[in-house]
Amino acid sequence: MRVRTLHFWNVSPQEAMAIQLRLRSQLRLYGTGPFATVAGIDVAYDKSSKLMFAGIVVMSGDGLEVLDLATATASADFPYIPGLLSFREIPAVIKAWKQLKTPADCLICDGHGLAHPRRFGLACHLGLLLGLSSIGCAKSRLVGTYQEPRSRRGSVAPLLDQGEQIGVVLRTKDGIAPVFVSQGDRIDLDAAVWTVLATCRGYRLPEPQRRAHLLVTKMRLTARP
DNA sequence: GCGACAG
DNA sequence: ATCTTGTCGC
Repeated sequence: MRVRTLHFWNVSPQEAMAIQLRLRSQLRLYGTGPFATVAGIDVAYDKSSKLMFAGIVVMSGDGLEVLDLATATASADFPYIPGLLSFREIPAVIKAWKQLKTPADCLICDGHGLAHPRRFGLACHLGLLLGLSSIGCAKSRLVGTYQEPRSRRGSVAPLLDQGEQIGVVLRTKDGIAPVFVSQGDRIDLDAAVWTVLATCRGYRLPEPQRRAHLLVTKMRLTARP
């Protein structure tokens, strides 16, 4: 797995903000066709230490079979600051990514992409660093306003901010809380929404993301004294 | 000053 | 994110 060598994760919150603005101009955001493989990522934390666990699950785009998976443990040094989540979670995610044997064509991230104060959330950061299409699929809002989408699976409502659409609020399951989908890198909103809906299997979250969550949750309970 | 605030 | 039991619903 090839990773762009950008090693600026040991910076202050102020520097982090400047870095996001600089990298923002490097976004591709062009539409990409169907993906052969889709990966889901998630990170869990240990409450009694600074340990954090990252997990990635790669699944086939058609049959949604698990093709590969990787995990990594790291120290959460950067604090959690709304808008700067990337700087906290990416080190662990990259570490897990390097363990993968099977390449992924698309990455579904547990957080926002374009739907970010500086239009550069976790999904954008990861897509740019790993050089692949990425989608932001968050469980709650960071910025923007929206109307509640209708209760049927597939219903959408635009997520607006500063007079522009930054993503969509998507119902992935009937009567269940919607998710917030936005472009990461190398993908357009329609493809992002389509990919999320296509990878959901009866649950609120896309299967790759859901499995990555289960994976890191077990790590948190397992890898403790 | 007050409220909001991905995970 | 994490701390937590039972409980309502499919």
